[in-house]
Formats: sequence, structure tokens, C-alpha cells
Amino acid sequence: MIEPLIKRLENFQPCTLDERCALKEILGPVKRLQRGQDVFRAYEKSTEVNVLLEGWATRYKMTKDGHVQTLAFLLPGDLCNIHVTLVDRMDHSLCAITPATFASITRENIEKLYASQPRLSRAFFWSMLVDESILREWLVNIGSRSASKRVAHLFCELLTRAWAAGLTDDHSLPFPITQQQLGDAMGITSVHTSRVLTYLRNEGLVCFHNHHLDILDWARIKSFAEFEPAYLHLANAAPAPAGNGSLSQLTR
Amino acid sequence: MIEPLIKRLENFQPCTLDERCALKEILGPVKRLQRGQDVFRAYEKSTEVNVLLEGWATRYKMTKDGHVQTLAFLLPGDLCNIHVTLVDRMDHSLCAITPATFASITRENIEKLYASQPRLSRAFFWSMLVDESILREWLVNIGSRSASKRVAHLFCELLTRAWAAGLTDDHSLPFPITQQQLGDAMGITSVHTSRVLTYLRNEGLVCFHNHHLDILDWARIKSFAEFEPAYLHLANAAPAPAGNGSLSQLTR
DNA sequence: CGATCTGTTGATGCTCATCAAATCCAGTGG
DNA sequence: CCACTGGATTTGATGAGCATCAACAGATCG
Repeated sequence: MIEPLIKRLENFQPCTLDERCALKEILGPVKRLQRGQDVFRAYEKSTEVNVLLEGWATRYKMTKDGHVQTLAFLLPGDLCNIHVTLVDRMDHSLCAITPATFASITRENIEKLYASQPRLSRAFFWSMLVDESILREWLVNIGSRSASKRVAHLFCELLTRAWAAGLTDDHSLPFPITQQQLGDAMGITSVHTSRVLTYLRNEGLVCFHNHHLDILDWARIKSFAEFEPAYLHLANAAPAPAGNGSLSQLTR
Repeated sequence: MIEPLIKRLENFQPCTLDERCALKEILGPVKRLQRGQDVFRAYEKSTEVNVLLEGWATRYKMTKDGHVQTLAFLLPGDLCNIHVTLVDRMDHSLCAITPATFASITRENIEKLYASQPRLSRAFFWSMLVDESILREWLVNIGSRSASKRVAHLFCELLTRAWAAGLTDDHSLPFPITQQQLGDAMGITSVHTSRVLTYLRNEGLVCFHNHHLDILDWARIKSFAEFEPAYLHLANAAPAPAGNGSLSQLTR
């Protein structure tokens, strides 16, 4: 049941059997959330660490005028808020965008883990660094690329991460994100998102069918979006998707 | 000489005498850089941790077409790259934008510190979390605010941080950032940056004189920019600037 | 089977980019 | 001290990209 987390951490280093047990022990009860429910909200006291096990989630902030800015999309295995041990209040919110399950780890158990499992601590720390690195790339994306390139770049990132998370092994991935949510993440309106997607479809780069996104031309969308996956720090990742992709195309 | 770093860490928790000594011991030789020189570059092997002691620096990424996206402005006391211990290559660059001095800490010494000084480790960890939090707010800024509000928001952030870093105790701060660099950070051109600054001046919100930025109306620029300093996590910070500001205005 | 959420398309206007030229300013050297 | 130089800033004119408003078409679901 904690496989997604282990799979995630193993992008940094392999987990020993002992470490798997340690993780299993500290993992608290599993929460099930509906689509649209918040896991935690900005300004709330932070309590425990959450781990996304199934489904998708978004990290977001809301401005006073009600505008939502999405800060990250979370896939199974992602840690939602390792911050908890050091910061007393959340500065952002987290929302399930599909039916999702989360495991929680209490502060005490996290502290125990830090004390007794140095290798796992490093893996958690690494996960935080990757989150930060992704944030930096999103800033580049929104700050300096056109809307269509932004969206294409996000698609490249999501495919690469979905693949690392074991959600897919080809160029298709489940895609539960609405155009409104996509716009909130890319800093554009849902209307313009629709036009951008039409453009990407007409260009033969992607297509959509029953809530899946298909990347039709991996090489071309990568170069169109200037996607360089180094920032995902997935060095220890496994073989490439089948089809027209290759390992070097995906991870270099 | 390491006072800026201590001042920075004390925004999280006070440093004991023992901890000050520990810091002093591990701090390596001081580097002096000219304006425009890089401290480290993207794709380079990461070697040691750098701490900015004097001057200003920018964290940035460059896209293939040569466009620069600034990811952060660093003030004295800021840690440049705590990442180093876990990531083998940098995914971004760091550049001095004034003559600046940096101290370096070797990987081994950082590891030693983590092992022997749990409280300092937490402070370093906290510093990383704040960097990440600032990145999130920048994403909101660029993704969902107009150019003039973006710039105003940045000014609010810089004043608050400059004050926490002990660079000023009123509503003025040294301002070595060119309009080009400001534009690179805000995702706008230098031409438009110039127009935005003219607007903010005409509105009576700010003024510039001999490389200093004066915030003329703190309450109004704060509300104009929707600035909410909670994300800087400066809870343990000291009294407010003099003039028309008050603690609650600055830190709430 | 209406109700509601999501996606598509068109018309119009604002924000900001782009190109270009002029001005200002700090430094440098005669 | 003044002329020169290269960077930084300002201003104007024009156009591209995206927002906004509005209407409609499909989905999805109780």
C-alpha cells in the first residue's frame, strides 16, 4: 500500500527491507478524499505529514480577489508537506482533484524517522529539493515562455513524472485536469487554455481521449517546449517508454 | 564576519555561543566577487555550500534562446545552495549583482554539522523551507498579478527581508538592481519595467535616489500589491521600521 | 431529463512586447 | 576640465498575445 512512496523515494536511492518496514510502521491511517476536497488549507496549523498514495492533487494559493494559482500537481508517492516539522502554519492549500487516498505521518513519527533512519531522512530531504527545483522550472515556464510552450512543457513534465511513478510505460497518461485547472497552473484563462490545446492538437503534438493525454510526437513536443528533464533529478530512473521515445530522449 | 548568517538563522531561533563557534569553525575561506561574476553555474558539479556575507546576488536560469529568468534575489546572510549535499549537479546559476563576498562550507563540514548540531541543522532546513515558500509566492506573483503589482510586491518583500537582515531600519533600502534585472525577475521587458516604475513613482508609492529605493507609502503599496508577509516566515523578527510603519503592518 | 459543469468559438479591447531613437549618467582617458 | 564611451533609462509608435464577455455545444449526473 505504501508502494507509491517507496517507488518515489527509490528515484533517489534503493530502499532496504528494513527501511520499508520502518516506513510501514510510521504510516498512520489512510484518508479518502473526494474530488475537490482540501487536504489542508493555508493559515491552518500544520499537524501531520501527508503522503499521496492514489489519485492526483494540486498545491495552490488563492489571492484576495479569488484568483487561484496552482503551484504543483502531485502524483501518487509524492510527499505533500514535509514542511510540517519546522513551520507552524501552512502558507498554501492542497486539494484532491480526483478521488484520492492519503496516508499521514505524525510529527513525532517523522522526528523519530529523522533520528533513526539517516538514509530515509536523506531521501525525504531529496524529495523536498526536487519539489523546489520543479518550482524553479515552473517560474521559468510562466515567466518566460508563451502560453502554448508552457502547456507543452507541463505535459512533458507530467509524462516524465508519471512514468517515474509507474503510472504508465508509454506516451499516454491518465489526465484528470480540467482546462480551468490547467489555466490556473499556467497563469492563463480557461478560454485561452482551450485555444492552446486546440493548437497543440492541430500541430499533431498531443491528443485526448477518455481522460487520457497522448503525446503523439515526443521528440517534437520536447524541443517545442524546450523541455530539459534534468531539473526533475530522476537520475536513478528506469527504462524509457516504448514507442518513439528512448531513454536518452526522456532523461537527458 | 559571519554575523549576517547568524542574524539570518536567528529569524528561526536564537543561536547559542556554542553554535556560533561551530559555525565559525566550519566556515571556509571568503571569496570576493565582482559585480556580474557567477558564483556557480547550472550543470556544474556542486562542490561546497556558499553563504552570501556582503552584497547582493541573483539566482537565475537561462533558456536556450538566451532569455534570463531570475528566481531569487539574495541578501547578506542568505544560504545559496544547501542542495549541494544531495544533488550532484546544479540546475541553476548564481551571480553577484554587486561586489560581494561569500563564505564557503565544504560538504564534509556540512555533514559534520548535521550530525553534531541538530538545532543548527533545523535552522538550515528552515532556511530552505523559506526559500521554497518565497518561490511559491513568486509563482503567484508572476502567474496572477499585473506587472505593476508584481513589482510593488517585490519591493514589499525586499524591504521586509532587508529589514530582517539588518540592512535598514526604516522604509529605505539600498537598491542595486537594474531595470533589466528587475524585468528578468518579473517576466517583463526592461522597457515595460521602466514604464511600471514611472507609474509607481507617479502614484507616490516609491521614489529612487542614488541607488536607494524609498517606500513612500507603506500601507498603500502593501494593499496595492496584496502583500502578506506570512510566507517569509519571519515570526521571530524584531521591531518595526520607524516612520509610518508599525510591527503589525510589517509582519502580519 | 433538466441541471450543472466543462469545453468551444467569436468579437473586442487591454496589457505588454518589440523596434527604434534619444537622453542621461558614471567612468575613463586625454 | 572636457570629450568620449558604453551602459542604463526614458519615450514613442506599432502590433502580438492574451483577457474578457458572451453565447452555445457537449458531457456528466442525480
